[in-house]
Amino acid sequence: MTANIETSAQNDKNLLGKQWTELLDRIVENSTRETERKQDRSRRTERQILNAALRVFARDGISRSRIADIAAEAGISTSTLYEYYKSKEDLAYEIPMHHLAEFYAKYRDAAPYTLSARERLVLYLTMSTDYAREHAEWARLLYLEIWPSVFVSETELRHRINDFVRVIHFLIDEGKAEGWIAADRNNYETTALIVGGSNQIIITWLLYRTPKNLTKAGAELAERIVRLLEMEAG
Amino acid sequence: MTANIETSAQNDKNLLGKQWTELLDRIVENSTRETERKQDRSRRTERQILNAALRVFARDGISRSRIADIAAEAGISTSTLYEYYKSKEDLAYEIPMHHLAEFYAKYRDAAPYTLSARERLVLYLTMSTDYAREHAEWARLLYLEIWPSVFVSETELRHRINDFVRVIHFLIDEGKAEGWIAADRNNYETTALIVGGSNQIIITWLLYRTPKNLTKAGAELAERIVRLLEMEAG
Amino acid sequence: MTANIETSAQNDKNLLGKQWTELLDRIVENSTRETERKQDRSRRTERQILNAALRVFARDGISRSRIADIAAEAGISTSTLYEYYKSKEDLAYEIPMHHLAEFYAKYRDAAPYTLSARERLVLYLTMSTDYAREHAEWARLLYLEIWPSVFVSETELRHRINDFVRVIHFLIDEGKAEGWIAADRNNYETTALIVGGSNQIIITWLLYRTPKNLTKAGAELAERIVRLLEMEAG
Amino acid sequence: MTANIETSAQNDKNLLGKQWTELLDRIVENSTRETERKQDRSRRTERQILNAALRVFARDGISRSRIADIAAEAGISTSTLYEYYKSKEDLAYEIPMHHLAEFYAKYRDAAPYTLSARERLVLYLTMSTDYAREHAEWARLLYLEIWPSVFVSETELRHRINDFVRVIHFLIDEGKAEGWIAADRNNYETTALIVGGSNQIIITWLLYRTPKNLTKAGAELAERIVRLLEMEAG
DNA sequence: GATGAATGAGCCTTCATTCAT
DNA sequence: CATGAATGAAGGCTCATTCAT
Repeated sequence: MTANIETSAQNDKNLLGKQWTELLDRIVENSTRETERKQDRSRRTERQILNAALRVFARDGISRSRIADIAAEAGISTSTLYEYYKSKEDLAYEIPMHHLAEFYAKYRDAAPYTLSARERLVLYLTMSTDYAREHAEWARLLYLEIWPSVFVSETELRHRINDFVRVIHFLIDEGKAEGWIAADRNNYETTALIVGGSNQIIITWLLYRTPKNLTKAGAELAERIVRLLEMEAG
Repeated sequence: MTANIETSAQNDKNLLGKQWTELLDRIVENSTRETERKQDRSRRTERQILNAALRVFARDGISRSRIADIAAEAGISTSTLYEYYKSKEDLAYEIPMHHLAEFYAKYRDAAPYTLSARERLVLYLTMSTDYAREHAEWARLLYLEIWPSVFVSETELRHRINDFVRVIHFLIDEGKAEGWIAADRNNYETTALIVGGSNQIIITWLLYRTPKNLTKAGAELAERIVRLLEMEAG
Repeated sequence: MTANIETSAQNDKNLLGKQWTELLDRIVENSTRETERKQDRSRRTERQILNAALRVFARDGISRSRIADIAAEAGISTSTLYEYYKSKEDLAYEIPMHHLAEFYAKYRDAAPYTLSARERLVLYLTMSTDYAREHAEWARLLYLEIWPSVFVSETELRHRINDFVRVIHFLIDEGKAEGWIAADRNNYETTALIVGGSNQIIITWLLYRTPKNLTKAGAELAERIVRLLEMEAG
Repeated sequence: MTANIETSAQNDKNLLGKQWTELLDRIVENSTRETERKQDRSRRTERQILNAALRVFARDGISRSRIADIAAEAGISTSTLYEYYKSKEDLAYEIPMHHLAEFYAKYRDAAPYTLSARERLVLYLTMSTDYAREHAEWARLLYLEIWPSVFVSETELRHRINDFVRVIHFLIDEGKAEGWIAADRNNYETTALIVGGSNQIIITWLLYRTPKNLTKAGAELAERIVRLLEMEAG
């Protein structure tokens, strides 16, 4: 009987593991855009545009940015830019997508199901703050413009951002299963605590460069949040 | 000796009480000042403009809003609007200020120093989520546009928003003095937890109207955060 | 009994007369746009724009015309032009409408039902060629750009141009009733002959300034067409 | 003397016959010449381009058509199109030319001088309406865009279109010689009647698909016009 | 011969703001 | 106080055309 229970638990674990892998694979896949350009020159130009746009958007804000500036920054003509992106909006969506895809891929590779949910959560928060630090311009765009924006409504991008929260939801469920998150706690509330706290220090850093060491602060906060939840669960 | 200690504590308490009152008074005064002038202008028209601007800003976003639309919404001509506000920017700042001032004033009146810091913190978070619910359009503006915006930089408004965090900082210090917040904890981190979590449920509500009952959710989250901190403090 | 018949004919005539008046009144009314501008300056500017647009359109053709040129020709700024017409297309439609309305009004006043259908038809063709001569730039636009254009499809303007043919249809019916148009002749064919012939000399004149005296040529052609039809009717 | 007269008439007739043949030959040759070159290029691709251009021009109108669309419609790249036609204008002229040449050639072969001028005129009008019906897209282009257009001025194409009228002029002169067209009638007027009427039913058909059977309507109208002229000539 | 890539030259349109009445 | 009218200053986007491979 004990064996049965263990087997059952084992099955559950395998099932969850499969779901976890599937979740991340799907997220990575959805956020990864197929680049259809073939020639090398073309691919190089596309990268130049992306980099330039990121710089300009982060500097001036999306709505104040002029595509002429982006093109100039990329060292190409305005019309060439339109060969790659059919509108300013189009470009403004591509930028965050690009990095989101990279982040998700990185995390997927770093967080196998062999780690506990607790470990995976801490890793998730740590990696996301660290990724923000490493790509500050992109983070500025995502956390201060895109994420809060009403205007992302019902776009592909919106779903990709929601994926970020979806991962945490999944981990909270696992955390409850593992017993270190109080089962009677509302998931939305817990999520708000985790995501809100994590984003808040990123935003504070983006605006004031405080704390100095974002990576360390992110890791510490992640650990602290998890401990608080553990305490709460008793 | 006990008397001395008590007296000292009493003094500290009085001192802190005085500082608390002064802090709130200053915050209220600063945020109110701007709004109080212009008594020569028609009060009614001014209110119409403010309401119209709020609606339009919340609907279209600040940068996409046109003052012609605001004027139309207010039922006046564009040129008349300029008699009241000398620029679009001017108007865009006035809106959040107006409500911030109201919120601060409300809170000041509701949170005398006779309440413990713990009570005042819970009240602060509860009232802010409730105020957001009551003024959803304004909240949309503040939480999704103004607050995260890079462009508020170094303006009067920026300071008024910082005041929001300042209050929490103050309360955290008091909480440490009262002993229910772990003294060795970094204030920034604790603030991130409190502000981030609180804002997060407001933002979630603004975007998805989840949770249904924001007031209740806000109150519960506030209580939960405080309990977590208490546990942590041992 | 004879009296009865006469009365009946009289009634028919009155009925047709009423229909004729109603037709023309409706045509004039439909083509006359209400100008809502009140101030004098505004009305003057509108007239300047209309004149300028006519000149530029006739000179460069509608699709090649730049509204900047039209504004310059009108002595106003480009943006002012947009205060009056919300797009280039809008303006391109207003021009022909304006003159069509004038022509229809002129003809209505000159062609009471006391004239025979024959007289009214000759007058119609004569006046339309003469109007074209008098407003050559407008005629260039109407006969060489608007009328044949595929793009007028299903617009208000299209209907107003169809009105031109509608009048002729009506007169052909009357002509048959009066007996000078063969009753067994297909109306479309007869219309093609009348409208086609009439337009053709206008077009030829517009392109080559031949014949020299369009008014005279128009009158002669009109008379000739009617005589041909009379002969045919025997 | 009779013989002399007859001989003279015979001579005249021969002379006119020679002129007629020369006229048509020249017209066919002039319109064909341009089309005959470029044998080095792929005949197939050229035809694809021509067909595609015709479709796109007829659909969108010349000025609104984009050569990128034409290339796409032809299934080739834009740059390849430029290997065949050095500009959009070039292409826009080639299209009508191509079919005009075909029509003129067809008519020449169908209208020998053994037919009377009356027969040749009826045939001319009948064939031209029928050709329009058979090549509706081309007709749309020619009758609604090219022919009335101011912009054809002084080009090769202009002359080819004028050829259309030239044939009618010639036939009117013959008709006067044959006695069935009143000698005292102004040729321009008569031409306007013939060309205008004929074109008008084509245009009406192009715009409204009325009459249903254009070929029949064209033939009937041609016959009717000729009869009217005969009556007039007494 | 075919084409992917790049671009210059324009043009339309928007909108915050001013000013005369 | 109110507003009708006017505008300067931009900025997004299009498209015919060229060129290197």
